[in-house]
Amino acid sequence: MTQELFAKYSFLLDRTARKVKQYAQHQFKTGEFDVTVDQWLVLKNLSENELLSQTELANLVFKDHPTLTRIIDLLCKKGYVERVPHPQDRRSFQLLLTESGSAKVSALKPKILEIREKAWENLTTRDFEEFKRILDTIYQNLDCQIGEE
Amino acid sequence: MTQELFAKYSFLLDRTARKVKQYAQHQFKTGEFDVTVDQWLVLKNLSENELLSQTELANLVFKDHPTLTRIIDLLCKKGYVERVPHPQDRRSFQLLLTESGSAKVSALKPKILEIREKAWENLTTRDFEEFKRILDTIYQNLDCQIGEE
DNA sequence: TACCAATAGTTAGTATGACAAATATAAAAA
DNA sequence: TTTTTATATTTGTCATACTAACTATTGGTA
Repeated sequence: MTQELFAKYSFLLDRTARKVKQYAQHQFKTGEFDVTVDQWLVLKNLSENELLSQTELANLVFKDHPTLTRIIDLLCKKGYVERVPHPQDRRSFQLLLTESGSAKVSALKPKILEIREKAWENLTTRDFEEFKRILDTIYQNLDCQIGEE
Repeated sequence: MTQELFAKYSFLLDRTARKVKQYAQHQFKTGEFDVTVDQWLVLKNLSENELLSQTELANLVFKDHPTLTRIIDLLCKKGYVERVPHPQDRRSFQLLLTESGSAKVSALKPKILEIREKAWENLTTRDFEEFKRILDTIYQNLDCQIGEE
């Protein structure tokens, strides 16, 4: 039975995901990027889609609402993002990159692509396709299962 | 240039790793396992290697020392693990599973293998080999890079 | 012996992640 | 119109991750 073997995927996955984040975070720090890896993900998505609500953004980046609230708090404090009251719905905000935020995204984008490339040394486009297929399959297998007992 | 494409691996990886942990944690909670996913990883490794020091265990599970200190604190509080003073080195401890800890490992092991299988539906042994190869390559590419600027 | 660098572990601070519960507002139903 | 239900966001709590700094101890060396 290969049950035991398969069971290791969770360990390998977790270990590698942490390493990837750790490596990037270290480069971010060395380069004085002034944002964390997760804050960058949020900034990048805001630069590609303006006037999102927090809920819309949360769905894009796959983070839950409390986490996103806190990340946005920090980005606002740093002056990269603003919460603009939604004109029709007083419960929600429209998120806006400030000038400083836009400048930050432009400045960091190429550097971050370069950092991200490092992990992919010795791997091919085909590897990427396989990797993506497997990750997506795992995600699908586990998604929406919570709630049915 | 496929740079932008490759850059997505970090997002996919992080997203999937979180989903895997979240799914398992939910099952742990439903089954009243009384441990978290990370606590389980530590317990399992202790059951396979007794009398480890915290440093040795940290290397096995790829967690840093402060994180491990806290996980072990919690496992001690729950009565599953004991810190025994090292006979030759008063700085360090030997970690020991209690009877209750051993019983917990035996009880949970089969249930957790079952939970872990869910993610692997629609995927093959060959997929697993590919997956492992790619994850390990990424890990190697980024390991030991921290420190050289 | 006295100093000093290395090692084992802990503590503190900040960020993220998950979950539950609370608040405010909006929309639907009675 | 009042009540109910749903939605958007925030707050609180606990666990994990990473960094830096700290304590205690060990081992080497002058």
